[in-house]
Amino acid sequence: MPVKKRAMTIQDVAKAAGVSVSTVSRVLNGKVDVARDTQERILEVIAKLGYTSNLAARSMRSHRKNLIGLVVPDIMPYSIEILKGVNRAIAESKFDLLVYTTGDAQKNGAVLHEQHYVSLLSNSVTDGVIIVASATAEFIADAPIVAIDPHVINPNYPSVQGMNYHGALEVMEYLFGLGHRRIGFVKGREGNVSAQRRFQGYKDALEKAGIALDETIIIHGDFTQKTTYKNAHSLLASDNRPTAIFAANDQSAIGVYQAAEELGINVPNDLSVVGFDNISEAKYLGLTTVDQFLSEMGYIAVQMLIKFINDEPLDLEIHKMQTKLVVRTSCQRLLQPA
Amino acid sequence: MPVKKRAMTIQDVAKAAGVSVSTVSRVLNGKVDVARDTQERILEVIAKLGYTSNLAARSMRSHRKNLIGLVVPDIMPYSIEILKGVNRAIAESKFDLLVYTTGDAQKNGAVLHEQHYVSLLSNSVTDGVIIVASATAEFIADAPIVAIDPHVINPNYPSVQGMNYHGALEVMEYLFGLGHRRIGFVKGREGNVSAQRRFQGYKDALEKAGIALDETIIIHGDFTQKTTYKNAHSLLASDNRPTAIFAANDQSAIGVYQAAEELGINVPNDLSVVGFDNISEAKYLGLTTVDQFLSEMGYIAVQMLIKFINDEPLDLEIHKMQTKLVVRTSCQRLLQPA
DNA sequence: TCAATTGCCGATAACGTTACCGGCATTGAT
DNA sequence: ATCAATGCCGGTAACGTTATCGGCAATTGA
Repeated sequence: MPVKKRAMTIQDVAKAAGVSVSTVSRVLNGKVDVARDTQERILEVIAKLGYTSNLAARSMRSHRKNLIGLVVPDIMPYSIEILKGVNRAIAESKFDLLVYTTGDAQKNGAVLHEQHYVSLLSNSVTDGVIIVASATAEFIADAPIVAIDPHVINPNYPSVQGMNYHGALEVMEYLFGLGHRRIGFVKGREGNVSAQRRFQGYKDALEKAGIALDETIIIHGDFTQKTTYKNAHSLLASDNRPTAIFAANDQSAIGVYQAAEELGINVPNDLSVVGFDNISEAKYLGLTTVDQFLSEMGYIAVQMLIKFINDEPLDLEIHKMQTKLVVRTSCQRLLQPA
Repeated sequence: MPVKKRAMTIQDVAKAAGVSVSTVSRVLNGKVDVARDTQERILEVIAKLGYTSNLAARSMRSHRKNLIGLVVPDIMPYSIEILKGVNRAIAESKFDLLVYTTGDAQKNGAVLHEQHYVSLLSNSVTDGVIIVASATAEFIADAPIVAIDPHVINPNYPSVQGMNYHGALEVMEYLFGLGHRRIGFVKGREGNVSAQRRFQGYKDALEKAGIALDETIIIHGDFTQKTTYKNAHSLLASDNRPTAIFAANDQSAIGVYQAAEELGINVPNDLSVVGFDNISEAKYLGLTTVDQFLSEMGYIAVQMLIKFINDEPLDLEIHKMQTKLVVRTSCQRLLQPA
């Protein structure tokens, strides 16, 4: 029942149209050097045979593939937001999109893996690659690379970055404004530059406000809901519980929600919570968070990459994305200062 | 600043290792016919040079690419659920995944587009293709194809399908059990077989319960939130408003929520709402819906495809997926029958 | 000791496409 | 009328890889 038909080749088309493969190729690539009626005849044959050119063969010979590769660590809300923006920009361009997930990027081989996928795409089948949350500072690639939210200090490729430090300051100011003084923090993944910048903003804001850093209300996390849930549990259950928690990303904030709910702690009445990213779930949860316009980052990255591919100059090697505090219902003014 | 280094080829590796390209190729493909120490030497060189084989060239010559293509119409909650399951199965296999979005599939050229993308992937770069929500009954392809939730009657490829009719019956029984008699319906996209089956279940359940079909409480939709929102508005504002609405998918149900909220109609107190799909947002919204295990469908489709690729027999040409009603808080017992 | 087998490896031909070159007509310029 | 320019098209060589064949040396078997 299931069919495997042999696909047409350019040879089949040429034979059926009574011309050479060169001529068919010219038609396929919109070259001018071909008579009007032969062009039409060839196009007819192509339509009739249902011919589609072989991507692999084309990619190997030619250097224009009209294809952009996207390498994301995993299918998670964060990646999905970016993907939406990327998709939007792709739809407006003449390029198509190929998405590659590297799977479990937390493994040791993460760095190696990224290079592997980038090579796989850039050396062959795509005109350029966008890499999300890259942990590699230097890539070897035949094609241009643009990174979104790179997790290394000085990458050798252009990138779109969020203003993590600034966003964190915004959050802290907001919480201070509500009267909070004992503010806990859920850290992001170890070694992740964005996570470090958010943490730095947290610490600097405390210092500026004259509040001593309290290590006991800092929760270790890795950007996942599960880890935060596990690690937040004991702190929330203790007398030591802060009045507010700033989580390094929304998924961690959801982990805090989960732990709080299990302990009968009401958000926001008993505990204020702020996240980071503004993933689509945040809206439904009423989670106050920092929008770093992930979708927009994807959109801009595609535009940068296309310029790059066309050898046009980039305005900026590093595009800094604005952040914006989105106030919802997960925080409350502290009535009686602790 | 941005770098474009030339990628290594198998020739470079061969030269550096002092062997022929044939030998390098043998090592790359794990052939036995190579001496222990030369193999190690070559592997060292590969690691040192950071060589990755050219996908296009490899695909063209060989017929094993260890790559599976996934063609989805768009980045939307529905696709994302499927993608999660696909990704899980991929992670357990030796295959990698390449995702292709066809973009705006509602356009007229949709059918043509699907064939285009399938050809693009199957003729060349992948070992097999999974197509989601396909509107094409027959594909020409060099590689095996498996469909998820195909929207045509008799496709010439194996598929994983939801039990749409059965799921709709479950919903109706549940609403009847709560005392509802005037139940509205939001239709899915025109011509979509899954949507039609759900609608058929709705109609048959009504008939069996001895309730006449009321066309005035049937809302046209296309599976998107926006369209449903627009079309639901006038019905919900009128005296004619039903006591419950069954939406053909969750996104449509969200559209109903949106319209209701704007009109000050409380869900579930003034209006019960049920969806279909159980996308991740449904949990946060408290939306009662039919879980058709989209993620699981993706998982199974990959397994089917891999069997297919390996020329192993398939147990089933059509894998029917169970459905399960997930009761949340969007429905309420009707106290005073209308 | 000699033939047969085995282990290991290199040379060569494809895969389907496009870039490049060149060649035949036809047209235009002087 | 002659030569150059142009329009149109075919032939050939690459792109980087793997499949296939064949060949040399080393090992085995009788």
